[in-house]
Amino acid sequence: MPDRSTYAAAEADSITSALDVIGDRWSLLVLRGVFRGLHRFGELRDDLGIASNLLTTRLCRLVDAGVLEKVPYQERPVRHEYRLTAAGRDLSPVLVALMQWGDVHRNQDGPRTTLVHTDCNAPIENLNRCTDCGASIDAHEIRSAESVRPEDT
Amino acid sequence: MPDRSTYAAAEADSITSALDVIGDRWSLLVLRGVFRGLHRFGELRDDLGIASNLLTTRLCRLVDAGVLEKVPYQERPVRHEYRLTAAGRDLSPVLVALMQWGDVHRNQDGPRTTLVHTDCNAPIENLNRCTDCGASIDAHEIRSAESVRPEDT
DNA sequence: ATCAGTCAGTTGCATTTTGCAACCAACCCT
DNA sequence: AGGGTTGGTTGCAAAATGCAACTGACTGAT
Repeated sequence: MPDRSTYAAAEADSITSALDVIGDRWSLLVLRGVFRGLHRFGELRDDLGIASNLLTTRLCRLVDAGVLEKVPYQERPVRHEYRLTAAGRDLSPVLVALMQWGDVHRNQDGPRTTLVHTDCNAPIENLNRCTDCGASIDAHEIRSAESVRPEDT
Repeated sequence: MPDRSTYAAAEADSITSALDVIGDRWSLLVLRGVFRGLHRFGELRDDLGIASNLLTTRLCRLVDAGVLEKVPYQERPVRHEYRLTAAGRDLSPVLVALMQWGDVHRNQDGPRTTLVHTDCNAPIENLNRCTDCGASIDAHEIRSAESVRPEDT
């Protein structure tokens, strides 16, 4: 019988609903482009190499989800660009966590990515942290609030 | 002309290669299951509602990628279960970041997820942190090490 | 020794999503 | 009038996914 008490039965819905928005092959790459400063249709299409019909559907989906917003940058003809909303900016930990994992585990021969804090010029890391003791937390120090015993994993 | 100087041109390869492993509809959900303590084929299939042919291909891919490993739990017939490798455990920030985002932005009426630190019983958060000053970092305080100016986003 | 049941898949086929290339519409500039 | 730029749409082929039925290796009960 499975031990579902550890590491959150409840997380199901949050992760699933997050993946409903960004859980396909392109959405996170589109968002990465916007984070990097690409805001227009053609910029994103050329940078990602995505087919334009797919970019259209992805941008619409992300706008509908409240992650991006269309803002006009000219009239006649009306042209829009795509910018992050607050919800979109809140996805930065996801991108940084993915990037960090890829750096360490998948891209060992390629160039290391270095994102830095604008204030300090020091590298950024992504981690899980305890809101009480402030310690950074490894996978096996996590459990769901409902459970009592940690699991060996 | 796009301003690609901000937020990392170099991150492309790391994020893309990470998404090569976990960038489809099911892989992260499979990993979430394993984090939750589901280690066997049937447990994962029943919990996720995934078709068994897809679960087969996902598990094989994750094993090939070094994220999961097959360990035999019985002989006659040989049966394996799937466990996280160190690389797999290192994906926990990605799952926690996604979960946290889903909690805040997608799942506002559903039950809140509460993952806690085993030592403290206090909730866990995921964030980007400066390795120098230790401050948690918001999206617009990030830039690529190659660039000089931050961008307005 | 046969029979039902479990577990971990495999196979075949329908449906959905993605990828590619060509085309379109509004506008500008010469 | 003709060409260029931007931001798409359309049609069709290819690939991924979903569903349901089936298999193979075993166990344990009759």
